[in-house]
Formats: sequence, C-alpha cells, structure tokens
Amino acid sequence: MGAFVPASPEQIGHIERFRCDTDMLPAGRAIIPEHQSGKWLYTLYAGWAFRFRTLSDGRRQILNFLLPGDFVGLQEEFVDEDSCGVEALTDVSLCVFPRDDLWPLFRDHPKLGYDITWLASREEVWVDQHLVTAGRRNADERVAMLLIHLFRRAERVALVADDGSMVFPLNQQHIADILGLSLVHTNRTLRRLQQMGFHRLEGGRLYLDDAHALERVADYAERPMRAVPLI
Amino acid sequence: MGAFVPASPEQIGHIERFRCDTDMLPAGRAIIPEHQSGKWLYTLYAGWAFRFRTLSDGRRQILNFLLPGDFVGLQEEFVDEDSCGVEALTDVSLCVFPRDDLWPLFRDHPKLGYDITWLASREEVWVDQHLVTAGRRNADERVAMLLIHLFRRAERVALVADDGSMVFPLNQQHIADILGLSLVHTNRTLRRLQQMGFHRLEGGRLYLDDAHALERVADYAERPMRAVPLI
DNA sequence: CGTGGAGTTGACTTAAATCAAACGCAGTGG
DNA sequence: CCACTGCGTTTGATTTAAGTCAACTCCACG
Repeated sequence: MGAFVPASPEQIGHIERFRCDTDMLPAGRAIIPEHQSGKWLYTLYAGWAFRFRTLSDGRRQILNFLLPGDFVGLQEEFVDEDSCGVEALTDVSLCVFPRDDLWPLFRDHPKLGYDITWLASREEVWVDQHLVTAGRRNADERVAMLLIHLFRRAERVALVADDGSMVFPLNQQHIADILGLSLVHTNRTLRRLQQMGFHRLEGGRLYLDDAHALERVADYAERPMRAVPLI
Repeated sequence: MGAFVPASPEQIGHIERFRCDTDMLPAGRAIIPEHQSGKWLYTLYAGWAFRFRTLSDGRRQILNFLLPGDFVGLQEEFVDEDSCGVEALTDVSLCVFPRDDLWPLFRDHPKLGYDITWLASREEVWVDQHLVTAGRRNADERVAMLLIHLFRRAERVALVADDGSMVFPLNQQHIADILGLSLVHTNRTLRRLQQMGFHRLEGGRLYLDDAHALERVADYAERPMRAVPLI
C-alpha cells in the first residue's frame, strides 16, 4: 500500500514461523481483558479496536485506536503494572503470536525485533499526542485533532475511499472517552463543527470537508508519515 | 539497587562500546530541543528531566518526567512526526549514544535491543497512566496521582531518604503542566491536600505523610514494579 | 535596597459537567 | 403489522469545577 516498508521473502518467512494463529472476534468483544494480560501478542489484520483503562468508579479513558497493521500486547511482556484493556470496535481479525517467543525472536531475527520496537515507538508518539490533546486543548480543538488524526491514519492504510470519506465506527461515547470530555459536550461540539462545515458524519462515514480549517483549529502540523514495517 | 536487573560483565562491555560519551547539563537547559531531533540517544545518569510538547500559542504539556535510569530519544529514530522536547529539570548527567548505531546494536547484541524495548514499553505505560489522569481525573485526584507516581519511581532508584522524604525539584508550573491544570488551580489543590495532612512540600522535599489516603483519592492500585534493565 | 521569580489568595468568569427529557430508528416479538 | 424496547443521539436548563485576572507576599540574589 505504500504505507509499509517492503519486506523480503525471507523476513516474511520468519514472521510466518513466529505467527501462531489468526483469530476473528466480533465487535465489542475483549481482545485483552483489562487487568489481565494474556500470553499473546497481536497484530490487527482487519477492523478497528481500541486500548483503554477504566477507573474503579467506571470512568473510562480510551488510550488509542488501533487500525490494521497496528501491534498490541507488548507492554504486558515487560511491565507488571496493571495493564490496559483492548476491545474490538468492529469485527476484527488478528494475527496471534505467543508472547514467550518474543525474546527468541529478538535473538534470532533482530531485524524483526527492531521493527517491533519501531511500531511501539510510533504508538507512544500517538499517546503523547493524545495526552497533549486531553491536557491542553479545549473541546473544539480536541474534536478537530481527533478527526484529522484518524483520517490521516486511515489514509495510510487505504481506508479512505475515492470520494474522500472513510468508514467511521466510533460512536460519540468513544469520542468522548478518548478526548476526556463528557458525552453531552462531545455531542454539542461535534454538531457545532459540523454546522460550520468542517466535517460531516453521515451513514457511518466521516467526510473532512474542510481539512485545512480543522488543522488550523487543532493546531495540527501536517507531517508526512513514514513508511512503517509490517509484522 | 535492586531496581535493576543485574547485567553480566560481558553485557556491560557491549554497553560501554555503544556509549559514545557522557555529558553534563545545567538545570533548565534543553537536552533535545522541541521540533528538532538530534542524532543521539540518552540515558539519564543523574538528575531529573522531562519530556514536553508545546502548542503554537505557548500552552505546554509535560508528557513525563525522567529519573536516573530512564532512556530518551528512541521516538526520533523511528517517527518523523514532530518530536517532543526534553529539558533538564535539575543539573543532569547523561550517557550519550549515537542513534545511527541503534540498528547495529539490535543486530549484534539482541539482548540490549530487547532491553531498550523494555524501557520504551515502561515509558509508554507511564504515558498511558498520565493520559488517564489528564483525561478522567479531577484536580484532587490528579495531584494525588502525581505525588504517588513520582514517589514510587523515586523509591526504585534510591532517591527516597531514610526519613521518608525525597528531593522534589518540580515547581508548581511543572505540576500544572503535566496534570493539564492551570497554575492557580494547581496551587490551591496542592495546598488543600497538604492542609488535609496527606503530604508536605518543605524545603524542596516531598513527604508523603499519608500515602494510603493519597492512593485512595487517586484510585491508585499499588503494584510491585519489576526490576528493569540498565542501559 | 531594589528586582524578579515562585508561591499564595481573593474575586469573578467561563467552559464543561450534570441532570433530565425527547427523538429517531432498528430489532423483536406478540 | 404494529406496539414495545433499547441504544445512540440531540436538546434545554442548571450547576460546578476549573480558568482567568489581579494583587500581594516571600525570599533569594545582585
């Protein structure tokens, strides 16, 4: 697709050997339940998912959304602290790898280890960006930021159709939960931006009618995304 | 110190060969200027630092604090997007590694590559936690969370003295900037919690007088921190 | 002595949360 | 076929947590 670094046949062989299984889950199902890290690592092959944490009284913060090509489960390998949950947002299909093979993988195929670190770094940059958004942007800016962010990511994995729209499986609760806003305020903000002609949400699809205006609102600096390895 | 996984003499040799230099910087100096990633990776050897991003109108969000043993600069290796800045909070000394040697390091010493990924994962868990804090906790909870978080991290690297206090180099602006609060509100919240006897900030040191109460306020689940590799 | 940065406090404003009530619509089952 | 239900969205009214503005204190420092 152009978004990914081409892999040699040899590398693909290594990845295949590492892979243990592929898995399909319906929308809404937990991929990794919160507070309980499993024995697996996953690459999202198709569909959408999200990482999240909840406080004991139920407040939920979504940490990031996962699109095809994204990698999850690495944190659980290294950190004992309470892990975040991962949930399927749409029906998903996953490549499943046994976590115990991670060190052998690094040892025997350092390039793949390097690539996994690459994907993990990119994920951290995104979380950094969400933290800036939640910590320092107002509601308009937050919503604008999210729409652009997801659109740019979707472009990279060919999820944007020729008419310039993309499937948009989030509901307003998801949006509120990643932006750190209440549901009601999220609704009003979304509506306001839409009324201003910046975007449209229709029939489960997102149209960025004025991406430039959104970038201005969000204080978003367009940067070319680098091609990324595919695991 | 117990916080670190013991390294074999052979590993230490590899690390030494990878290291290019050590560096000292005074408090307030930029380690990595924002928007311009250098050619280096750093391990913080002594002192405190922080990673941050600023919006174009000057609003600043601190992403995390760095304590001795923490590793920075990895993101710049992999991601072209605008990088965050890193600034020395106190006088610091750093181990400097050339970024170009990162892939050779992974190739020739996979265990070190694995360890770097380990440190990066731990950093991401912390940012995840800060995102939950900024997105879903109120001011009391945020401050409580930060105090516990830093105290626990300081304990791990022997920065907590016998009297149960730790050096605390942050000013209220730093606290406001990681929590996503205004300076004034941070001040009032800090003061309120201190009046309630939960903590004291005196003479540049932090005393957690009632860590248990703070954990309750923050909805913080104590978890043992795992020993971590030292690079 | 002045000067400036960090901390503190009071008065006031505001963005966002909360509460509550519809609305639209798809799915279900009598 | 149509009421009934439930989920997501929308809207209005009200409250509140947090932000803003401004002044003043307290040192440390030259």
